[in-house]
Amino acid sequence: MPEAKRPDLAAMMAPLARALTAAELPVLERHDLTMWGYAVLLGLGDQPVYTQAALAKAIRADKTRIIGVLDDLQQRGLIRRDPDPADRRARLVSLTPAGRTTRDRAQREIREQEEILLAQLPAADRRTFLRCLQTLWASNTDRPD
Amino acid sequence: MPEAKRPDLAAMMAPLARALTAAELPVLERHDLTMWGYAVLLGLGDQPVYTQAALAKAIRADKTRIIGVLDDLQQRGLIRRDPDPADRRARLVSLTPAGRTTRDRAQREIREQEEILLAQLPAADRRTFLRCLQTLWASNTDRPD
DNA sequence: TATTGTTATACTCTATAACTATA
DNA sequence: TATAGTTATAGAGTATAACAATA
Repeated sequence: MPEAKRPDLAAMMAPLARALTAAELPVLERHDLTMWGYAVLLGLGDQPVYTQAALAKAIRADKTRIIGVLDDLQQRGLIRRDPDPADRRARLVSLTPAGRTTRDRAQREIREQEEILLAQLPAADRRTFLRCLQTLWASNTDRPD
Repeated sequence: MPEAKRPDLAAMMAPLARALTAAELPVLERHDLTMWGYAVLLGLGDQPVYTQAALAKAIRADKTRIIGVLDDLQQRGLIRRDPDPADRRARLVSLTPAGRTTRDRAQREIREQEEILLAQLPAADRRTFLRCLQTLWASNTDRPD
């Protein structure tokens, strides 16, 4: 069976990504999070620490880009920035319990939001689709850049 | 089988879309096309005409956004802008044969570029993935906005 | 009055350069 | 000298407002 006629990959991916992002915005707003704020909370994951530069790199942002974001999250008690005793230039960034809670709640709602889109796919297709998407995404984010 | 742990949809889609777009750029440059120029050539499709406003809407661009793009494409003989005899405000935009050739060549190379990414997927998965992607994309672009 | 195409302006987002304090 | 964090500036991309011509 030959491949069906279809738009270019980027022509499908880019609008879909935009739509997904737009759909997330109201959810994030309910938790007083910006897209970058949410990205930071996700980027901190469960590993306890990071330097700001490493964190920025992990979420593919400029190091200057996230400073205001960190300021805001810290002031609201969602993250901590502790001076590294071993290198007084660096700040160790970590999630507070409140930050973890906020992150998890926001993510749960975002996953529910995604269901609206994914519900269009039959269960078997859906599993394959997500597996493929994750494969492509992983192979891409591994790149040196 | 429960769904595997995975990043948020948008967190996978957005970087992938960016990577795909970035990979297209060198191809488009070889044909002296910008992303918007390519989008315009694709938007003109095989239907002969449009008004500029309708074309802009079809490719989800601002009507003011594409004016410079149309100027450039017209000057290079890839499109035509004919005054509509029925409504002298409107311009009927159409592809010239040269425009069609350029569009088809660029698209062929872009499809080859996509193969690098898609080659990671087993043939069966790949077909399902593309079918799903097209389904989600179509349901989304149908939206009123 | 509404609409097409256009230009000029303002705004948002991002990257670049420059500074400080440490190493 | 090199690096972490920071600030201020400049750039790209986009949308908004305003205009002339036509309906």
